[in-house]
Order: sequence, then structure tokens, then C-alpha cells
Amino acid sequence: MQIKDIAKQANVSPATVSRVLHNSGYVSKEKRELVQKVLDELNYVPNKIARGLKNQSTGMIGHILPSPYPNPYMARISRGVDEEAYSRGTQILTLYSYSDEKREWEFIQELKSRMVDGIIFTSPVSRENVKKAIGLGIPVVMVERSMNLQDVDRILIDYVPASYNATRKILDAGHKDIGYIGKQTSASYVESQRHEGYLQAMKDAGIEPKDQWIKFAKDYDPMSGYHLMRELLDGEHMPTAVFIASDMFAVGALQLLYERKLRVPDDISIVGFDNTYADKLSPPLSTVSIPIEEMGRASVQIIIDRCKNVDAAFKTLTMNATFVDRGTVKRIGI
Amino acid sequence: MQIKDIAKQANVSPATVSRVLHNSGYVSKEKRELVQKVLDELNYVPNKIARGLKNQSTGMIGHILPSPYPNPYMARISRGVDEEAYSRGTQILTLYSYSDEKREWEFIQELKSRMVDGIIFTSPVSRENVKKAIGLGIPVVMVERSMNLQDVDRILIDYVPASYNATRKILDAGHKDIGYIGKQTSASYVESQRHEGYLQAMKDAGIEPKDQWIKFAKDYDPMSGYHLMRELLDGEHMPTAVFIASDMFAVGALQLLYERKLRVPDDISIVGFDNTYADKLSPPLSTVSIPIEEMGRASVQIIIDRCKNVDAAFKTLTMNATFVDRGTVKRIGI
DNA sequence: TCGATATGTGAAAACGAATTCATACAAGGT
DNA sequence: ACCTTGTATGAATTCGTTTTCACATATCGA
Repeated sequence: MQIKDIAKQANVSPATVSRVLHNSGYVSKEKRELVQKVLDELNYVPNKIARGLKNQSTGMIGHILPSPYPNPYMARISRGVDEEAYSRGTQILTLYSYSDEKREWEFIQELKSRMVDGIIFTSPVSRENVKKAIGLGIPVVMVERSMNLQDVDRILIDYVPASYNATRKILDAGHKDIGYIGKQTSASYVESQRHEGYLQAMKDAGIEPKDQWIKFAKDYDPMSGYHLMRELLDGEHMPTAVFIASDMFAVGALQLLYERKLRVPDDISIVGFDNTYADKLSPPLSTVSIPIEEMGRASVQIIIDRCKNVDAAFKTLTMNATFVDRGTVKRIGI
Repeated sequence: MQIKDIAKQANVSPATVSRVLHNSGYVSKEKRELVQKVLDELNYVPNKIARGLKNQSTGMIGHILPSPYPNPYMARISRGVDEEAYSRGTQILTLYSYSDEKREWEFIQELKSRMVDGIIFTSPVSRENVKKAIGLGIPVVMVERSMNLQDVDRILIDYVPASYNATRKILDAGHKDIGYIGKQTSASYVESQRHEGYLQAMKDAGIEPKDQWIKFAKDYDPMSGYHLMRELLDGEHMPTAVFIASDMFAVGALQLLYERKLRVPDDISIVGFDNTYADKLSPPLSTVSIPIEEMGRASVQIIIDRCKNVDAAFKTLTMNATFVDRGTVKRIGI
């Protein structure tokens, strides 16, 4: 079923059918109605491949992200991106890089080959890759990574105040000995800012956080949370509260606490980060909630805007996290 | 950078370049090498849109699934599908139906329009939609849904023995009062078979399961697990063990147990299902593990085979689940 | 020496849709 | 009567590939 068939059926030229389809040019009322009728009757669905070739634009957007599992963070970004794309009538070609630089580059070429209108990079691996994508003339938006690139659109979370506030909540409840579990800060601004906010809050409260309270993991494996929590508990001066800078670590940390029969928050106070697993843990944790789906949606909007106007000024959209209180910080005597 | 440019640079015709690209037809050794050199130098990447139009095949496969969040089950299927696709050099166009029938149909048309080579339906919503997709001449494979359709390739899990075995493990540990929490059985074979296996095992052990031990939820919301577990605990005869037919429910169930300060397995034994959340809970649950990624991978293989040979006999691939013991079933006196 | 057959090459025609161009006939102003 | 301008339509070209077809030339057997 193609334009030619419709044209034949309606006794007009393909050009006229195309004009009806796009509501463009001059078409007499009678023909327009006739063509429309045939279109409906034969349930014509345009061939987007042919259309894409002709228009040099496919109405598809590439999305490169690490993987939707096991980190629900990525699944939620993907959901946000998809929802917005759907309501905008565009499609997303999703590719999982597994944080592999070579694969990421292959995907960029693949997307170029498929003539996508733009690429959304969620936590891209390599600065070079992003630059090469731009060099290929593809509009690009970066989510959750800064990379010191100025000529790109970006969506970031301001983690310093988010982390600061969360730590503040713990401090306000009377805690002084507050541990920290997070991914090593060299990874990206995500990790360093989360750490930074904690340090800042402690400092402002006049507390010098002891080195043995601060534990770094190499990856986002829940088991790292388990082991690091054990180190905290078995250290010579056990903290009364722990700020866990990713729900992924909280998963493992709570497993250890369960083993040790330590109750939250009676025996130890815990605050998570991300609000991905926090609501599914026992007990559901107070945590810092990030507008993850929102970021995904925004990224689609931005990329669509960028496609419309390639020369517009580059934007950095900064979003805020909010604290979700589920009562896992115990108020202790002052 | 297109074939024409390469041809000009190498002083040959586009046809010759194409022949080098596909290693087909006759090309002299000298020209082949020259063209290859130019190809490499200019880093030629073929335009798959043009290629797709010409070949009437895009090398893309559509994947329609409910959503990767909050149910990690779908995220893992997606991962398996993606991995296999990547190693096979094909791409997946992933679309989330949110189990909405109308949307699912829109997506089928969209995929037709984009000339995908096939469609993978993970938990499709509507039998009619699948049939319409087939009617459109698109190869189809169904994952995790039977729908009484014989002329389709399918991948299923045999849940009856899986469920039977899990229940058996609990029985073998000496339990007689075993509760069941699952989604209502009218949903699909997934739910009814899981329930069936439980009933069978109980019956074979000579136990008539009491109605008040069997609790059904309307959806896969963790909170349903919370509420149903409460009903079980507050019932007049509390079971000593509960077989929870989805980790999603186990999430909520464990939260209630935590509130009530009941320890697993000391105070109550629990077995989950799916092995999606089970390893992330406190405590990590014994559960029935499903080869989810495996199913995703298999679906890609099947759809690729089907594309190669449209007339081959239809297959139903049945995979097995396995019991993962994490010690959450307490051995009780006989 | 004359077909066959193998080898090598490019021009041209698809694939399905969008768009430019050419052509046509009105109605309106001068 | 003639030139605009507005309306209406279809033929032909284009998008970047692949593939068929036609046309070479070389090699081999009889």
C-alpha cells in the first residue's frame, strides 16, 4: 500500500495524494475529499524509510545509555525519554553502551547511518565520543555528565545542595557521627558533588568528619554497600547515622544490618540517595529524590528544539533534587 | 560522504564501490584494493536508510514491551534482547506499550512504517494486535504469552514444575501451613501456572490449602504484597511459610514483616519468584530464578531465523526455571 | 579462427515519498 | 484584447543504495 496505489485508486497523481497528506499546495475540494476517503479506506500508512531518505530526516532520536539493569536509574531515564518522545510523535532508538567506549562509538556511527535527528547521551563514557558525534553534525544533548564541554546542551542535577540538605537533616536530628558511603569521587561530577555537599554540611556544623567514616566504592554494586557498611560498623568508632550516596549501596548496607540484627532507625539512622530502591527496601528509606523521568523528558524536548534551530545558544538545564522523609533518621538527645 | 564520493575519488563507478563493499561480482584486484583504501581513508559509513529502502529490509527489529520500570523483569528482557542483537549486528527499536492496547497497535503500524524485519512482543496486551501484525506480513515472536495462537513463534517458561518444586522445598522443610501470594490467575498463563504448581504440590503432599491462605493481587504493585501479607498474618490461622509468586510482592511483604519485627526465616519462611528483587531484599530471598536474559536472547535468534525462512514451522521454545536457595525457609520439627 | 566462457566495468533503473517545474485554465484589472 | 494573479494538476527529479543489464576484453578448447 503506497502513494502510487492511492493515486491510481483515486484517479489522481501521486503528487496530489502527497499534497493531501501534508495539507500543502493547491488541491480542489472534491479531489481532497476523494483522496482522503481512499486514504482512509485503504488504511494507508506512509513508509517512513522512503520519507526519511527524501527528507534527510527520520523523526528518530538515538538514546545511548549504560543499561537499564541492574540500576533502575537508567530504566527510569529511559522511561522519561520514551514518554516524552511518544507524546511528541517521535521514536527513540535505544542503545546500551554498558559504559564501553568502543561500543559507544560504534553506536554513534550506527545512529549516523540511520540518519537520526539527534542523540541523547545519558552518562556518556567518553568526552571524545561526544565531540565526534557533534563533529558528525548530529545535534546532541548530554544527561548527567558535564565533561567540560561548552558547546553542547546539558541536563544536570545540582547535587551539592541536595547532598548538603540531606546531611543537614541528619545533623538537625542531633547526629554528629555521620558516616558516608559513596562511589569514588573521581568518577564524575555526580559523585564528587554528592561527597562535596556532605563535607560542606559537616563543616558548617563545625564537625570534622573522620576519615574512617567516609567509604568509597569502585562501582555501583550493592555488595560494595554491604562491605563498606561492615567496615563502618566494625570500625573503632561506629557512626550513629550513615548517609549513603546511592540507593544501590543502601541495598547491600541494609542486608548487612539485617544480618547483624540492627534496626533502622532505632539502632542506626540511614539516608539513601536517588529514590530508586529506597521505597522498596525494608524499611523504606528516607532518601534524596531526583526527578529522573523529568530529566529524560526534558532531554527529548531539548533535542527537538535543537533540531529545529541548530544555531540557538547552548543550554544547561539544572534540576533540583528533593529530600523524601520516610522516617529513617532517629532524633537523638542533644 | 557517500558512495558517489568514494567512486569519484577512486575513479570508478558507484557500482564497483558497491561490489567492493559487498564482496560480490567481479572486481579486479587493483581496483578492489584502491577502493578499499579510499573507503578506509574517508571513513565511509553506509546510509542504512537508503540501503533499507532499496533492500526492503532495514536490519532493525522492533521490540514492544510494557515498560522497563518499575518491574526489573522487563529491564532484563530488554537487556537480553539488546545483547543478542548487538552480537548479531542488528538494532532494536524498543517501544513501551505500558500494556495499553491502543498504543500497542500504533506501535505495530509505526514499526511497519519503519520497515522492521520483525517484531518481538514481550507480554503483548492483545491477541488481536499480534494477529494484525502477522497480517501485515511482519515476522513475529511472542515472549511470555501464549494466547492460544498456533501460527507464531513463542518463548515460554514452564511454570507448573517451577512452582511445584518451590512449594515442594517448603514442604520438605516440614511446613504444612503454606500461604500463597500472587497475581490473579485470570491474567495469563504466567499467573495461572504459578498458582497451579503450588496447588499441585500441596495436593500431592496431602494438604488441602485453606482458602484464606491464598491471596490474589490485581496488579504487580509491591504495596499489594504488603497488604496481602498483612491479611495473612492477621488471619485466624497464620501460615508458617509463604510462597510469594512474584518478587514484586515480596518487596512489600518484607516491609510489613520488618514493621512487625518478624524475622525471616526465624519467625516466618518466605520464598519469592522471578529472582529480580530477591537478591536485593533484606534478607535476600530464596526464589525461583527465571532465565530472563536468556529468553530475550532467544527471541532475537528466533526472529532472525524466521526472517531468513518465513515458511519454516513455528516453534515454541520452553525454558525452565530453577530454584535458588538463599536459606529463607526454616526447617521445622516433624 | 570461431565460438564459448570467465572476467571486468559502468550506465541506468529501481526502492517510496516529497518537491520542483511546467502547464493549464480561470477571474480580475487595465 | 492582454497581462497578472490565483488555483489546480501531473510529469519528472531527487534522496543514497543495490542490482540488473549491456558491453567490453581476455582466455580456452576445438
